[in-house]
Amino acid sequence: MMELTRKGEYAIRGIVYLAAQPVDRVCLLSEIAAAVDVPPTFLAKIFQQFSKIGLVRSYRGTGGGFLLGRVPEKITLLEVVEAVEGPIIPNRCVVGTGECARDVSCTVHPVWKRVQEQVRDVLEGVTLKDLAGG
Amino acid sequence: MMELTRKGEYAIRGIVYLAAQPVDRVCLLSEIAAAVDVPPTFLAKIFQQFSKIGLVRSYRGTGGGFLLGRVPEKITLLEVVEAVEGPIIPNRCVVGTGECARDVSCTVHPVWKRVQEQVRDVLEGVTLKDLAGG
DNA sequence: CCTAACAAGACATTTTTTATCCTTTTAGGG
DNA sequence: CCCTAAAAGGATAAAAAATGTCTTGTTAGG
Ligand code: SF4
Ligand code: SF4
Repeated sequence: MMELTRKGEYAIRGIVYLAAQPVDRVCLLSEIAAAVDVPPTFLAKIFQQFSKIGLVRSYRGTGGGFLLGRVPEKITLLEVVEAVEGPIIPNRCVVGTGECARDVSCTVHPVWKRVQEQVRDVLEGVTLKDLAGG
Repeated sequence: MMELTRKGEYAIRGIVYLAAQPVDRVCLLSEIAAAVDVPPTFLAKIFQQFSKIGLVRSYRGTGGGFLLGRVPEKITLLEVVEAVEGPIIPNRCVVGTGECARDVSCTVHPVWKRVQEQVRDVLEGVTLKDLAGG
C-alpha cells in the first residue's frame, strides 16, 4: 500500500541529479537518463511535466538541455512528487467534500486527514539541496 | 499518490460495522455488505483474509456468520489495512536490503523510512473501538 | 538548410484493481 | 439421511493504471 510508482522514483532520481550539478551546467536528457538509469523516453515525459510547472527550465536545439528551475534549497521533495504523482491522497475523502457520502459523520475520515498531513510534512521538510548533498 | 484501494476501504467499513455490534452478535456477510454498501462477493473475499489471520471468526452453516476475532480495543487500523493491502511501503527500498542497488548511499532512502514510520504510527494509534464509537 | 535537442500526442504492453461465478466444505434441523 | 444455510476457495473476466515506445512537430545553432 501507498507505493510510489516508477515514474515518481525516476522523477526524483532525475531531478536530484540535476540539483547535484554545478550552477548553470546544462544537462542533456540522455546524460541524465544514463546517469540515473532510467529509460530516456520515459524520463523525457517526466521532465516535460517538470518543465510545465517551472521545476526545471529547458532549452531546445544544439547546446540545449535542462537546468533546475530554482535553487535546490527552494525545491521540496513534496513538489517533485506531486508534480508527477498528483496530490498526496491516502483516501478519496480527503480530496474534498462530496467524494464520499459518508464523510459527514465518518470516524475514519479524520485519520486519513492526519495521514495526509504527516506525509506532506515529511516530504515538505526535505529539499533538493538536502538530497543532492549541497 | 498513496491511495487506499477500494478493497482497503471496504475492509475498514466492514470490520468497523462488526466492531459496532453488541458482543457475541453473529452477523451474516449479506447483512454487513448491505449495511456498509459493498458488493457482497467482494466483501466475502476480504473477510476470508481477515478470518485467516484471526481478525474475525467465522461460522458456517445455518446460524453462521462473522464475529470480531478480538475485542475492538485490541485491533488497530494498521492491522486491518495491512491484512488486505499488505505492508505500508512508500517505496521499494523500505522493504529490505537488496530491493534497490542504490540504497547504500541513497539520500532519499531515509526519507521514505520516515514516511513509513509516520503512517504506521498514525494507523497504529487508532483502534476499532475508537472507530466504532465504543 | 541541416542537425541537435526538447515537446507533444498516439499507441502498445503489462500489471493491478475490481469484481463475479462456480464448486466445495461445514453445520443445523427435520 | 437429506435439505438448506452459509462461509471457503478457486477460476475467470472486465476495467483501469502503470510503464514504456514511436512518430511527428517545434525550436535553435551553425
Ligand atoms: S474513510 Fe469514511 S469518509 Fe473516507 S471514504 Fe471511507 S467511509 Fe468515506
Ligand atoms: S529512494 Fe534511493 S534507495 Fe530507495 S528506491 Fe530510490 S534510489 Fe533506491
